Amino acid sequence: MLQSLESTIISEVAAHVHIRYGITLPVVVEQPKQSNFGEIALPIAFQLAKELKRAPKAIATELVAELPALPGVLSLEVAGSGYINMRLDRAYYGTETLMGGHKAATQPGKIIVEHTNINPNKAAHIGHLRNAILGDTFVRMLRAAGNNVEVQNYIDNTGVQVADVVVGFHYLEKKSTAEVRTFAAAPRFDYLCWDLYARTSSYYGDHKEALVELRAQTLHSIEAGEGELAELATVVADAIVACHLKTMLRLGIVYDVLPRESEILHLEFWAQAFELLKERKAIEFENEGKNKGCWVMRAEAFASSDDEDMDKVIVRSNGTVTYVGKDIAYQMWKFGLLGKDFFYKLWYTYPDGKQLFASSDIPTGEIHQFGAGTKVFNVIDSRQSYLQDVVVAGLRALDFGKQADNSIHFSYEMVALSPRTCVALNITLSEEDQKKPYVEVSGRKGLGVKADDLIDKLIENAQREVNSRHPDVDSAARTKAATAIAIGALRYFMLKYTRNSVIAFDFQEALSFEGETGPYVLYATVRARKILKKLDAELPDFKAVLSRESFAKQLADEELWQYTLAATRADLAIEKALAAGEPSHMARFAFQLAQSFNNFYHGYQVISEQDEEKRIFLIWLTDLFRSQLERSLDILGIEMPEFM
RNA sequence: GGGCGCGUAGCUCAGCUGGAUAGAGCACCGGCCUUCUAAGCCGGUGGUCGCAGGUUCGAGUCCUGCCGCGCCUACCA
Repeated sequence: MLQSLESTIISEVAAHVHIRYGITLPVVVEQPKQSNFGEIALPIAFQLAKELKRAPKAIATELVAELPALPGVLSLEVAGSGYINMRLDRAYYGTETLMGGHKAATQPGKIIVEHTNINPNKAAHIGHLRNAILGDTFVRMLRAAGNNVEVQNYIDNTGVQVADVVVGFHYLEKKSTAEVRTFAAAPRFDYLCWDLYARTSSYYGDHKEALVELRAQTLHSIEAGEGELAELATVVADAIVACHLKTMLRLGIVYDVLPRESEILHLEFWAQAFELLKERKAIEFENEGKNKGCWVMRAEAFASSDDEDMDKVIVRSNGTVTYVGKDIAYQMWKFGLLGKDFFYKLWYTYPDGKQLFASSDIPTGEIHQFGAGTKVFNVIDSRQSYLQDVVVAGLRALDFGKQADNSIHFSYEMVALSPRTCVALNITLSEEDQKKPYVEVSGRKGLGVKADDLIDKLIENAQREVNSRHPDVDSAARTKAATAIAIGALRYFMLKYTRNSVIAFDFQEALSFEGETGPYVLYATVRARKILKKLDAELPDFKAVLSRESFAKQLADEELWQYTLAATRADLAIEKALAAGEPSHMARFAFQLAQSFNNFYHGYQVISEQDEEKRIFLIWLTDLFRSQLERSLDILGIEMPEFM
């Protein structure tokens, strides 16, 4: 409601300023610091003061006198040194909100969001959770704003990390493919690989020469997709992907398609991109120097430096392709620039019936419309910005400037471990690490908190609380509620930080259910629902019983007016969070909305209100809060428990 | 050395494209459960927004320099 009102005001004021002063300005509106200043503030006079070289206050006074009547706006006044404060017509505002129902317009084009992208060689950890939750929430925000979004989870099933686990199974543990297959079928195969990967990495440290050679050989056969090692890699990667999908499904995170690196290679996406890159001289072959025998991209293409040391190897001297190389081909496909497409096979059917497809190199006859987006968001942590720059430079070097501009690295800072959490996990820190404010999670070292362990711990926590509060409810229902609360806590925790803030993960903070947390928002929503549920049968048809006059009467109360305003800010919040690219803003809004409702809840007795007209209004307001809270939670991907 | 990011209350963090008296949560102190769920509410303590300059009507926000911290700067991703 507030959003549509504001956009009308913005365009009307802009038009007036243009006619009156011949100046085109981006009109901005603000929320006044104090509620008694009115509902909407215009700092336009300050902007105009620069252009007109006149005092802001004089301009503001002039504008107040001359601005045409604006719908829903009752009065204008000059305040401070040149603010124009607007007071809204409360009865109009209430009635419009009641009639409501304007929907986000469908946006043109297709947005591709790539997130999760966990190497399929070990269990997911808390860093991966941040990626997936951030990506998933951003997707929900985009969709809420009417965008057509496709979610891709890229599977690097032919990379070095998978090769390392294959080396571990085959050479270090001497396991046959059949044996590994048995492990893979057992629960928690991702945990088994977590340990094996850490062990293999530490063997590398001790026996560099021999094992580096084994790694290279293994990688070669995996890339070629032939031989026993390649088969072993498939067994490992497929089973781990299944584990990751399961973990993410616990958080309500699903995907549309899994493009896999093996198909990038086997369907010669890379070969095609490679030819193009060579043809356009985007990459060069090195005949000497430290990169002798490699195909490299010059540093000047993606960095401000032309230092040769910065050149990025795209094809290694042994002929294998780096991740970046394959990613350039993948990025081209995302924009539909490759002139090639994958084949697809059904990979998994979600409990709700949604189908997930994976790329395949075998023709299936099925046609799917994946890829070919107009805008691409790559949710990847900030440590990889260098690689992302190389990929974008690749597009640019191939003359795909527009696509390069629409390739957005949706970056975020890492999740590290707080010193206290390291102690709790019995992690012995090097002297160097002890001095740091936090310790980086490392899959190679096996250092970190596994996603499923954290989720289990959160559920356990919530379960204890639910059990003590509702001993009479049957245990299945209690577990269901505890799970929803735990997941809500986790999603909120990962979202409340802005993207470029490092999260020093701390168990005590993550396990907290009080204050600015997911459970706080859920609690407020459960309370609102409870009131409405108690009234159930006597719930009025608001449109029939709430007149313009009753709105005028009830909203004359300053407090109720402020609550009504607070409850109608959701569209504005979505719009702003999207413009800032900050899911954390959305989380914060949900928290503030919950805070507002909790205040209302404590200040007003809805059910026992004696004045019937006021009672109906209070019920309506409760329902308004409820619907907006539920909507916000839905965008945050947080599911409601039946009770708390 | 170069690139990116960060530095705001005891702790963890917000502060949208510069705007009115710098905000939350946690912790701490004091109140509120026979009233729609106390995972809650109310009140209080707590700040030279790293430092120094600059830009302007106005700077936590923009610019420059310095200090401190982190990440990246692989033929790993």
